[in-house]
Amino acid sequence: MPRPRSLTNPQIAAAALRVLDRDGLDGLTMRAVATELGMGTMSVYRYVADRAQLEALVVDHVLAGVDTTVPAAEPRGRQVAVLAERVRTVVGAHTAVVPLILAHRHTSPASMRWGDAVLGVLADAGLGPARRVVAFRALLAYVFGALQVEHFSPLAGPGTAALAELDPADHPHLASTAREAQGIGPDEEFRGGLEILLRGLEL
Amino acid sequence: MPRPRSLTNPQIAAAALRVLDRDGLDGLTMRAVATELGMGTMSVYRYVADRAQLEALVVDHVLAGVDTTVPAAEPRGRQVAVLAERVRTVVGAHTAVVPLILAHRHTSPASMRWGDAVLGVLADAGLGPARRVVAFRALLAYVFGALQVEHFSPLAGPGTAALAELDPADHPHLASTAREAQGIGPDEEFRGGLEILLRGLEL
DNA sequence: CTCGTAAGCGTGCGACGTACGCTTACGAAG
DNA sequence: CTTCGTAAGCGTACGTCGCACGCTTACGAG
Repeated sequence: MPRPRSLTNPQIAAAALRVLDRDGLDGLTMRAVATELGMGTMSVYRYVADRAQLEALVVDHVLAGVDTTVPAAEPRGRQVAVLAERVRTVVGAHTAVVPLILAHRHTSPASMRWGDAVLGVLADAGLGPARRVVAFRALLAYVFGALQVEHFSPLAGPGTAALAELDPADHPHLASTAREAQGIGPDEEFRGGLEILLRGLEL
Repeated sequence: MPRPRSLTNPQIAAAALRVLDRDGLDGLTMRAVATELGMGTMSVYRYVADRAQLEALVVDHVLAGVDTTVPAAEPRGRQVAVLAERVRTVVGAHTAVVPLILAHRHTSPASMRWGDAVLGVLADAGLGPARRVVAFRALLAYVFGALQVEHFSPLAGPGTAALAELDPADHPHLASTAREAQGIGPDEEFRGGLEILLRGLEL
């Protein structure tokens, strides 16, 4: 009966994501999102309760881009690996959301769908309930931890270079290993770590 | 010759940590820290360049509490596990710093000492440079990822309870596994995940 | 055409980080 | 004991943030 809504949640999330990609996390303000939407600042509050909910919307929007269908022909280990790598690919296209993801992951429906898919594979693999919980949370910790580590201190970045220049007397192993590290790409790093975890899971 | 400094870095970090423990991350403001130190707000800027540096100071102060000596009598796997568990114990006593740690970990001397110790064990275990890099970063991702996951959505918390109430038709595996999950304590969870990773490392 | 409802927004408030420049305490030099 | 250069310490002020509040306005059912 009254005036209809002009915006959907995905439209708001997409606008916020555009701001995030363009101006970074610091640039993500209610005012900037409103401008991106062509509205006044306070109009955004017709659609979200507060900034936290806006962030949650963005996180869910990004994670909704993850394909959660399980590749049936693959062995269990590969199925889990594929699901994990899809998250990384999607998030990698919007690196500024990384810090927001862990804060809001647990309220995101898309994240739950992904979790359900992963747990399904673990169940099919024959893991009992208790082992499934631990394995799933370990996977969660690794995937989102790796995203953060890669975001804040990429192997190819200046942090590693600085480590390489360290006095070997103070940090013998760190200095020498850092020199080796710059030759390893982010894909290789993520997959390598994932392989270790999956081997430990014995899938 | 001029007026001497009245504060050391550890004193500032300790004051900020007290604020953080008492009022949480939102309560950590330059004004609050200044009050805690019994000074005017702007006086704090004689000791830190900006808020980011204050945060870095806190992170390093917390991580400095981690004992990085390697227990010589233990097997390699246990040595790594002990180093990882010490981080978790120390950080667990100040849960509000968790979000700050990943952002500033790579600028912290204490963190570097810890990294050097871990890499030393990995080298002693006979891992070549490339494998060492991947193993180390995987460990980093797991340890700090697990801290964040535990902080934002603890297994015993309301998030898991909410998952357990989910419609099993939508999320069959998530719903049933969540019911199992509440019986698992944080220690068991962290160690279980760590065991998986270490088994994959074949130390 | 009327009118109830909610969309949209202008203004304003309190809190934040911090730039700037003044005042003041210290301790070495005389 | 006095002087004085230096940096400690701080008061004020600015721009920006999230957001509370209440007004205006567009819509669509009757």
